[in-house]
Amino acid sequence: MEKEIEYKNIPLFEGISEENLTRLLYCINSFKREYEKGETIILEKDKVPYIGIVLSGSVHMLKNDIWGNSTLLSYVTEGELFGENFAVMKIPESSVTFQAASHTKVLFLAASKIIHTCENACSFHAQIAENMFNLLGRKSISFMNKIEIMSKENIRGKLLAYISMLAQQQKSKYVITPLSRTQLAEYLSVNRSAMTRELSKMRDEGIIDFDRDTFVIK
Amino acid sequence: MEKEIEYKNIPLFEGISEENLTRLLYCINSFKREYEKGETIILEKDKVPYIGIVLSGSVHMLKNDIWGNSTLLSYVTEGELFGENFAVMKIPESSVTFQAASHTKVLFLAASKIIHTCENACSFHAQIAENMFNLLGRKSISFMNKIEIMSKENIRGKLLAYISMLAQQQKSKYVITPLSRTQLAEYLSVNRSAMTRELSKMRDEGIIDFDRDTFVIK
DNA sequence: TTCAATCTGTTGCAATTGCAACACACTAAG
DNA sequence: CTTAGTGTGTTGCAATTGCAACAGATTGAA
Repeated sequence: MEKEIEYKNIPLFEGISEENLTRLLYCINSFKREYEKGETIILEKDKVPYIGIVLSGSVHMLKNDIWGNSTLLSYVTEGELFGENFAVMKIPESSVTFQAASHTKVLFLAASKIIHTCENACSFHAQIAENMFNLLGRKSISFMNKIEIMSKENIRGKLLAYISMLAQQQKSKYVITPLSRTQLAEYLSVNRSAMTRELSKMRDEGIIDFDRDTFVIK
Repeated sequence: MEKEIEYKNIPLFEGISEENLTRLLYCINSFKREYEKGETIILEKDKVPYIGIVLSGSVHMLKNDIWGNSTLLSYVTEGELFGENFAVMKIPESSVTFQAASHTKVLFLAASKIIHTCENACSFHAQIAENMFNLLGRKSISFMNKIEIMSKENIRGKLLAYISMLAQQQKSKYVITPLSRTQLAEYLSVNRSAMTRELSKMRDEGIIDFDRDTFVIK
């Protein structure tokens, strides 16, 4: 759990040889930091000239409104990026809060070094830019998936859409959610007790089965 | 209404001189097409190696599920891009349908020419790549905004969040929505009649006022 | 203009959801 | 081990929403 992902397995670095990667990390000002569970990584309104890569643990993207309601917009796990949507903007200011969901290690890279062509004309710069385009597209698509889940007319529809999405990602009937019940309710924007009520009802009707964080659609 | 946006006002082309733009459009295989209201531009599962730029009219991004329910995921208007999230992927396949919401003119550009460095080493290639990064970030953020709107606990909250978002975009108290009532209900994923009921109630309570497609929060 | 098709607002009723309160797990710190 | 704090499942009740049916308004084509 505490083990970091190997750099060669990070999607942003795909297609870059290990020797070049060492040079790259030097060329792109990069640094590492660790966060405790619950610690804030980036606060709403913060300037974010850096792209974060989760080396271990996971990061939650949260939005708090004026009335104190908190929403879990999305979450990222090992190897994935966060803050990149803001970092690639002209004025890189975050409109959300990023928080460590567990003990988390993060590698930060200066976004400007990826967006702008390198003065040294590193051969691998083109590769990382291309990977970055890919990942920005992928991130948008994952947001679209969440919109699709939330667009379901009732709690049952949302749960089924969420579990189906996980099944597709995990390529298995048996899926594991990284979210607690309370967090899942916050993620789907439904009342927690109404959600557990619906889960029980769906199990009684034989539509799904679950044990703790593992779900199956039958 | 039928007039096309000028190329120099398209965000993707920002910072590129008009002479260079002519060369660019030649370098990047580009072509124009027109669509009738309601016509499908890109169907789910279609390959989309092209980025679309709306020159006039507007485009709706739709998702249809197995049971025939349709959701309006997002919409883009003059000068904005669509399909770019899929086009920048390694396997550029759309997971949604794009449809002309009115009579619409579209300029298509080959995404590969933007993502990969140009063989001719056009000086303005770096500029368009940078603009593309910006716009991909912006698109992600607009999806996050929609998630935030949909995360509101009831119809009233969703409507207020939507109108507030428009007010921020249009920098005015008086906002105009490009969506019909039926479309707005589909966009917010709520029942149409329940939505008009809530709108009336909010007007009665003096919270908002509206006339046709114009809204004010009081 | 005329007419059909679609959009819009309204309302009563049924279903779903949120709320609040509670008991019982589980977790982490002392 | 003990204990406080937090997460989870349950339930009755109230509020919100969806559904269906309808009438009037609006739109677009002939």
